[in-house]
Amino acid sequence: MQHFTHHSEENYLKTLYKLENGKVKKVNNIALSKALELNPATVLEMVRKMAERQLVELLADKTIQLTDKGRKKALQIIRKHRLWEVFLVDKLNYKWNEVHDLAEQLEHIESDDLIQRLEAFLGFPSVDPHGDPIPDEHGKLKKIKTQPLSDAPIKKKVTVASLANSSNEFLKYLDKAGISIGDKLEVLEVEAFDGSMKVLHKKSSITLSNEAASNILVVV
Amino acid sequence: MQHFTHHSEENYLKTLYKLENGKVKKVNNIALSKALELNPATVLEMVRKMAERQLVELLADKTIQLTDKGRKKALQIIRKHRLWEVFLVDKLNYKWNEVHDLAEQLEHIESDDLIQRLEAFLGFPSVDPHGDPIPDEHGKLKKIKTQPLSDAPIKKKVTVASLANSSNEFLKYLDKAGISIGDKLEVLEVEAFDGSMKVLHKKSSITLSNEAASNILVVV
DNA sequence: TCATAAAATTTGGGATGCCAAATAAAATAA
DNA sequence: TTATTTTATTTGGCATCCCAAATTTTATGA
Repeated sequence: MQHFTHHSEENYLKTLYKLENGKVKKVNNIALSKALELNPATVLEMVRKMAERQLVELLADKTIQLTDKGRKKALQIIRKHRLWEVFLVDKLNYKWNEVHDLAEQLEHIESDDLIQRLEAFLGFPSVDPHGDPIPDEHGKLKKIKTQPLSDAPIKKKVTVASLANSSNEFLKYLDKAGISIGDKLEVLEVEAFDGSMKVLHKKSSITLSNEAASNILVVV
Repeated sequence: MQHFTHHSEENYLKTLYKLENGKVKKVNNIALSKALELNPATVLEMVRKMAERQLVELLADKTIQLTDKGRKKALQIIRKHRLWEVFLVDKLNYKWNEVHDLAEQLEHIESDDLIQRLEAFLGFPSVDPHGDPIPDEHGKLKKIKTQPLSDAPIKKKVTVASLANSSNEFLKYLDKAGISIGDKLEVLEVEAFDGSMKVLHKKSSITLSNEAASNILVVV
């Protein structure tokens, strides 16, 4: 019977990848600890082990950085996570804001073959239910040029591509508003005072705060 | 991020259940150790912990026995295992002899809701790809009255229901012979000398050893 | 019954991951 | 520059599962 070897390591890799590709440039021990919700002592210990395994580098200024090898591994996990999310939403009818924790478990299943078959079964989706692109089997990631809805041109039809914020609160907010990835929107009017906007959505006009609009990423 | 707490325990429960419901009546430490491929010291330690958790009982004669609580848990795991096997075969086109190790991983995913949805998605199958019945959500198991093909009446059409032996060798053997769960068979002739038999299968006559025939379970 | 084989148990470790609390080092503010 | 805060690191431990090598108990056969 088999163990989930380096199951934790996978969480470190994924989290590190997300931090490096998020707002933060330099990831230090504290930042990683907070993101993983683990004790800094724990994280330091693990990071050192991962450095031995050539998955991360500890720079002179204490920055923790993924190596190419580590980044590749991280992308494999993200690939698995996102494909399982598609499965959960498309096949098991979960809502997009319900799938994260389950995908978190499923992403650790070890089998490249399984993932290839799953991908084919799902019809080679290019994005997950949150609109985030799914890396290919080599870890390549297609980037989609998106912009916040708050910056979108007025009176142009745009499509919801992904979200800048995947917090549960925001996902629920969008769910209540009925907004999903792939929906068409059109900015009707922007309020100069607070940046809130009137937006056409499914033939009706809704109002979004600047906060909400800046977290909805769209393609023109 | 979440741990697979008591992941091992689930393997103990499942293995114990299978031993108790197999040929062996009394399961001792050695038998369980062998089945789990673990050191007896390890198994003893774990069994004692599981006894504290009321999952097993250690009888006076050293027999290890599942409690009702333990059996219920074991059946939940078997349920998950078998449903995932159906998924792998029906949806991802795996062969029935390829799915065991993957299902072994998937069965540890923690979510009752996921399993219910998976079951619905698969169309509420009653048996797994090996013909073994899938326990319902309460752990109830429909028993099918099967008999070894070697005991089947002559010149009666019977249906392959399950296998008494799920070893990889046997599964491959059946795969080569083209015999699957649900296939119709008819015993044409039994050789008194060695118990081998001529069997009608898909309009052609094949010969099976007594060894093979006694591991193929059929319903009349 | 007595020797021997088999099974059960004890003992001392190991690896992985985790934590709290103490200390050291570095960065920031006054 | 010194005091304060933040970050990094060390230390000692804990829980879960696992092992090998005794040792003790129990069974079995002669």
